[in-house]
Amino acid sequence: MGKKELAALFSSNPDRYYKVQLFDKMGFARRKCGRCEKFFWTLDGDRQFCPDHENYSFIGRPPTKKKLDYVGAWKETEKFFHGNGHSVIGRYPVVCRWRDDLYFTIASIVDFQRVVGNKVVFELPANPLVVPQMCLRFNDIENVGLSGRHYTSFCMVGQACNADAEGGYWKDGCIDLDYGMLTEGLGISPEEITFVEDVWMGAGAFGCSLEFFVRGLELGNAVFTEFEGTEDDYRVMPNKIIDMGAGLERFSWITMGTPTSYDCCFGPVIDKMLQATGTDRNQDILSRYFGAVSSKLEQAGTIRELKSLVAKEMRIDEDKLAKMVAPHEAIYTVADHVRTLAFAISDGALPSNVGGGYNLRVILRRALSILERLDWSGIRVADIADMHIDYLSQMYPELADHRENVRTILDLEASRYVGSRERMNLTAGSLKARKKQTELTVEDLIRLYESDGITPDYLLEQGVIQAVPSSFYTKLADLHSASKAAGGQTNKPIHGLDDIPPTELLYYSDESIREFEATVLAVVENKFVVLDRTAFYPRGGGQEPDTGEIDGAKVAEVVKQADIVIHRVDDASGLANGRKIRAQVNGRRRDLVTKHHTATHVINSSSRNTLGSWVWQNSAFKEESYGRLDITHHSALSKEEVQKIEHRANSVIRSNRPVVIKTYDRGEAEKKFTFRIYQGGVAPSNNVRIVNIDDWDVEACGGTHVRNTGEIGLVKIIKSERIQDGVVRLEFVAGEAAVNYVQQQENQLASIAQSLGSSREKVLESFDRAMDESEAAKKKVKSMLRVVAESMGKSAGAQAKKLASGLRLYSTYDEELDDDYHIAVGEKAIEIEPALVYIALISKGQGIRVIVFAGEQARKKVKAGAIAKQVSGALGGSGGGDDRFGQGGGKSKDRIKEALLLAEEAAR
RNA sequence: GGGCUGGUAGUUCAGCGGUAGUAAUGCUCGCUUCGCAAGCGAGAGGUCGCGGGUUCAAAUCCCGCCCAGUCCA
Repeated sequence: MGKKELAALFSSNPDRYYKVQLFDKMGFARRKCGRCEKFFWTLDGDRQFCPDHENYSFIGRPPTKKKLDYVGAWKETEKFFHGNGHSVIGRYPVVCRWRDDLYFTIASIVDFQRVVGNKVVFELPANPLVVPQMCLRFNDIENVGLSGRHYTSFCMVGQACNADAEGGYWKDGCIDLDYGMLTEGLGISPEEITFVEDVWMGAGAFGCSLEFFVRGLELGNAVFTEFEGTEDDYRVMPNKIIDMGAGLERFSWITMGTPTSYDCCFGPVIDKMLQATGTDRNQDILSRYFGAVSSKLEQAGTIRELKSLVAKEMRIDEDKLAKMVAPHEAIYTVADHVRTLAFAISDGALPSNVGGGYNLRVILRRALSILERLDWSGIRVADIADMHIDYLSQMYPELADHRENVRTILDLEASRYVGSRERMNLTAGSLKARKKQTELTVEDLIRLYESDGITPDYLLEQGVIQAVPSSFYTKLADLHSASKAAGGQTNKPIHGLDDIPPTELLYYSDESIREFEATVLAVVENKFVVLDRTAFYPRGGGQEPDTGEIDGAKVAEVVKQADIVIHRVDDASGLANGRKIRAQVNGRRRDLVTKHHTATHVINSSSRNTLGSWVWQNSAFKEESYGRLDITHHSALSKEEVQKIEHRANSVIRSNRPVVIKTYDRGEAEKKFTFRIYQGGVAPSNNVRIVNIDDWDVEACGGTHVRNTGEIGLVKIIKSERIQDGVVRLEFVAGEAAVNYVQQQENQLASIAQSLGSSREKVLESFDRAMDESEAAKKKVKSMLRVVAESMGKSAGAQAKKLASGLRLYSTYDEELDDDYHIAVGEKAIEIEPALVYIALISKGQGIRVIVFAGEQARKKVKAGAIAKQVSGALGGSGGGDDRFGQGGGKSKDRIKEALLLAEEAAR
């Protein structure tokens, strides 16, 4: 059963699914839309169609007396819901840290969804509640700024409650409130409101919903999440969820009736940008144009088609109209994109070419190219972000805290854009310069687009090509539909452990346990051992597992499968089922791994404090000999930055702060410590183990940790590298491993010093001198060779054997001098004596190298390349070259004599 | 995350199995010129991104990695 069938099913029983008390009380009548056959509820007796087929009649004549700007609309909403018993919750980050399957928060309900196993569960921090949730969506980018209502980020007013818990309400209560919000809150009269029947399907849950419209504009959608399971096999949820989402942008717009919703939702930003760019606001034409565009988008398909349609309707020349609206569209688009970036960067995201960061780079570059195209390059995106933050901090005060970070990242990315732009121009310029020689093929154009981001439109604009080939876009599309990603792999589970109770985890109850007694519960394949309790830490959270012994059997690997810890031993034949055993954990290893783990947390916060709030843990790994921490950061680290991070980390270690581990209810932990606890990823359970380094770092973590930071002793960052765009890897050593590392470095330095015949203090000086000397020696050899080649060439000519053919042959085997020498001498020799054939066999490494030169006269009879090939063949190799110069070689050193004889033979 | 392109003199690049390039530009020196712009001549400048492999021989071919760029999700 699909969405359509489900809708039909729900609508076939409206009393059960859709009719709420309000409809009866107020006399809303149910009608079937004359066009799309959807059902809707209205007080308007004349209404024939559902609002989907209606123009935006509020533009220019809003249905309210109140005029609410964006922040004003939220204040009104907040007041209404707070007055009606709702807790007002602060927005969640737009970067969705609490779900692995989403980069960004795409709807208000996402705030309260947690994935446990493969099921989505709802967790509300209050009941009922309302939240002004900023949401990011990148699926309609091309309409943003043009349609009047599309955004890459928007505020979804989320009204949510658990219907079956204390304080909860169900459909009647929800629609009463939403009706109240529209009428009392915004001041819309009841007969303006239409409710449309719909269904909503999400991850493993679904229900019916009522969308509400005013003058053609959808203001919100109240979803009644009632069933869980699939459409074909479902049951009523024990905790039904109300999920009403309404666009704050639309609340404001309906009261303002501006040509576009952008005009009323960006505070003073639009006006300031109009002013800064010197753009006129032709209120009348713009109102008519955008009014038509925003309400007709769905009927016309694309914006382009729509534009010509509207132009015709307005009886304005299409080009003239386009020219008039272009700067406004540009301002709207840029304002939108920069607002999205301000939120995303504030919440710790970075533009990059991987993951969600790519979307951010795309919109930033889009904004920059728009500014450039309209010759507004003087306007800095960082300044626009500032304006947004000034306005929005009335509603989202946390934005102001990140103002500097936002500016830093935007400026950095803008300068990167300028760089790549320059390259583009350069490439286009050089193409233009040589275009006469060859026409660019479609393949060339695709390569330029794919690898350099140079669009054919840009090349057209630059006059490099005369037209964009029609096959360009189809070929491009083919190319992309062809590539498809492969699936990931999972560890194969160990079977035969079905009825075993969860293992008691001694490494959590007391991390100091290194020896313990336990009972064997199962042995599988003579190597996998399960105990009733264990102090062995299993592989997880980037922490390597413990090793040790169970009754003498060596433990090589420890893993966790669901609630059971499985020890892999080399030979489990002594460990019968039910047997009591004694086990020892390798304490030295555990201590070092533990120190590296706590050090990871220390360095993570140290990096964030040093570099900026965008720093998050991307991944981490810790073992006995070292630890590795990947952080999100925009650039490679300088030596100074690394040292600063190291200094701070060590000062935290020296101050010996307590590390407190406590388990919290997940919601409580999120509330108390914010989402920064999810550095290592999302916690998969309802209880989270919080590792709290006093006044420094708080993370949800399942690993083992020291009790006080002082136990780490010392941390030394040994390497920092940029492993991909937006991710920097730090490798470090801690505790004893750090001491070992320092000693190793010292030994190395000492032996370098010794080799140089210097002391450790003067090793650099000595090294520089040695390098200079070797450089000078190389130069000397080169210049001497030039001098020597002349005389050696002459003497080679003089020594050469006279052959019957009139040619002269010089052949030699040389173990001392190298090929450079013989090339130089040979070249000279044939210059001096044109009848000469110069053959040198040179010992080189494992084999022999063959150099053959033939003088101008000699060339008439013999070919150097052929001789080289022949001689090399005798040496078990091969060779080649031209008539003048040939080279080759072989590996049979024992056949030098034969080769020399053959050489003489060949030269005859 | 996937694809593509590139990495050779200070810079921009050519070379794409056989001695690193009469390359452009910049640099140094000299000459021409009242001076400038410019011209002429000479010279210096290179671990061909790193590591493996194939080969007698790798900047060049193959594999892996790194860096930069770029497009797509």
